[in-house]
Amino acid sequence: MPVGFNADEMQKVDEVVEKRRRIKQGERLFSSGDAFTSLYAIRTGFFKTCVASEDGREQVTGFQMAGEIIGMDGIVADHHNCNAVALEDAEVCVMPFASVEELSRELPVLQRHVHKIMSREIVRENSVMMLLGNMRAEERLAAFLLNLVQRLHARGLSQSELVLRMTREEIGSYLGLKLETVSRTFSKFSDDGIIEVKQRYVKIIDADALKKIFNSQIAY
Amino acid sequence: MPVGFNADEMQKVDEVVEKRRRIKQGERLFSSGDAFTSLYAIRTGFFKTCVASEDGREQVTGFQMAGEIIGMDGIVADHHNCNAVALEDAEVCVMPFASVEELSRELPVLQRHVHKIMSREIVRENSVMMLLGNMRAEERLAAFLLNLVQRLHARGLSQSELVLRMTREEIGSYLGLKLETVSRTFSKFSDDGIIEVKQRYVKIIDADALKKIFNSQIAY
DNA sequence: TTGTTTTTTTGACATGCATCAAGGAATTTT
DNA sequence: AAAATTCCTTGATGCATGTCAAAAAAACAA
Repeated sequence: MPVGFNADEMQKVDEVVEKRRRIKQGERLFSSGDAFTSLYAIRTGFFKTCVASEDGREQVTGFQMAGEIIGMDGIVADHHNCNAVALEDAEVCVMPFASVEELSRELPVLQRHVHKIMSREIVRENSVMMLLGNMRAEERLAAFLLNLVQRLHARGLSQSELVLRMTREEIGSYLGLKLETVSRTFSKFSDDGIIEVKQRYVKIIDADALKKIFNSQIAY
Repeated sequence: MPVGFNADEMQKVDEVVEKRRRIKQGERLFSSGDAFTSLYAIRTGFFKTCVASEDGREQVTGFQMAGEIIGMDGIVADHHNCNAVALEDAEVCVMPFASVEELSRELPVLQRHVHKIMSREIVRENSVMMLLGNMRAEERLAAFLLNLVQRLHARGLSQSELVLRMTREEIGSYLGLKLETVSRTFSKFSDDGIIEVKQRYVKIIDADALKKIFNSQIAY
């Protein structure tokens, strides 16, 4: 929740939260085609969102963690456009969108906050487009890891160690790579002494090297 | 502008438009880093939006035409995150975002409209991610052409003929392909009798074939 | 018109990642 | 604990697209 609320406003914002909902690992918070009613604030847990093409190919469009808002894809057509799957047991706050809109009309700070959240998602997707359109496998994985630790660190976790909540295949889907390529790239980073990997556990040894790869200052 | 306004509301919405601005072909409506003040409704002309990475690679993130709104990328950080370049002489309505927000608080229909526009952009970018992450060159170009004619047709133009406002390189940047690949794929579609191409002019001969390629019902 | 620049097309060749395959490690189920 | 399943790693090979190059066509400028 944003800063800039006084106590009274804060209470009103709290009242928008209709209830909480628990989602078990592997279950869906919502599916493509579901009627859109609410946005969801992730309290705990980790989600992926993904879209599927007609012939069954799946594209992971994002990974979301505690404190992030999902469901905005549903506003435009009153039904959801992607699936939101819990990658670990999770709990979300259900925020009926009609209430969010109503209160937004009363509280300009909330209104602005909602707009920023949606704008942030647009900007994030822009940078994923850059990643998918222009970067090579190593750059993509470096960008992915740096983004992940940065977000985890903002939540008080380590800057250098993380436990992936998703499979190589899901990482690959997000990055536009096959799972074998993801695995090989992890191994290469490990061989180069940039990271330590043991399955889902990753430790970043040389963050600068990762950043250089990301900015593709390739040293031939 | 959306339906659902009465005359009085319509007038208020009109008043949000501060002024109009003309942008010559090749000039920028806004640049990455510019202070964010306004959204822009395209009245006439055609734009591309693009982001650049530190090492200078450019990714076209979208092509926008009359009736579409650009600038929402700027909300989150109060400065723009991409460049908006006119691909032909254009005219836009400048809508100061503070006024949009103010009036949105008064008019729920406008509020909902603003939310839908942002949600639509999120959903569009999701499908671009699918395109960049999962599709092959022919599928990408087919999707691109179908999307373009569909939008042009919605504006009263032909369902089957169009004049591209962008170069092969810009198409390639949007689709995550090199310009040579775009050119070759155009030639292949032409050889297969699916389209006619003469430089920027494209005529769709067999829309069903394009749709099949897009859905990748490949007939080996 | 003529010259210059930009854009497009096409060919030859290179390469990064995908595909196919197999085995090993970890996790879940029985 | 054993069996089954899922996930991960690694090797061999292939292919779609990138790269390099050159020329043609179109657009623009002088």
